[in-house]
Amino acid sequence: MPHNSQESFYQAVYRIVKQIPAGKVATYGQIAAILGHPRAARAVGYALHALTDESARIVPWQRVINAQGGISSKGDIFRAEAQRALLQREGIQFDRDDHVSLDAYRWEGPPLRLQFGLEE
DNA sequence: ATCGTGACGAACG
DNA sequence: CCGTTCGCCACGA
Repeated sequence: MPHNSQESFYQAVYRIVKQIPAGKVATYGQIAAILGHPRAARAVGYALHALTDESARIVPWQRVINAQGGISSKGDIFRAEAQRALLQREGIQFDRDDHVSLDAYRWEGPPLRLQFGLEE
């Protein structure tokens, strides 16, 4: 069933992020845009920040980075390094400034039929 | 109902 | 290529 009106924004974010394949990345703003809220990038970051260790196992949170191609986990160095390590394990290359090439790794987005929730 | 809070981002200088 | 400013928005206290 398509996402019902009960689905919270957070849940919608997780639903999309789960579709990002290994070896690809998406930006916070990109996820927000896919959900139809092009200006809710901050809320997307907040949603991923709210992930519990439990749900982090099924949501590939590490594949969401900022528009500059960098990792955004402010203040949490441990978390940031973990994210970088996970991405590198998936084949993502970082340049000397800890940035990845969005041109090379950006996920194109989910098929339209999924965006409209016609199937899942 | 209000209000503070960010794992954001575009626009400037 | 910085750092700053300002707008945005879902959430929870």
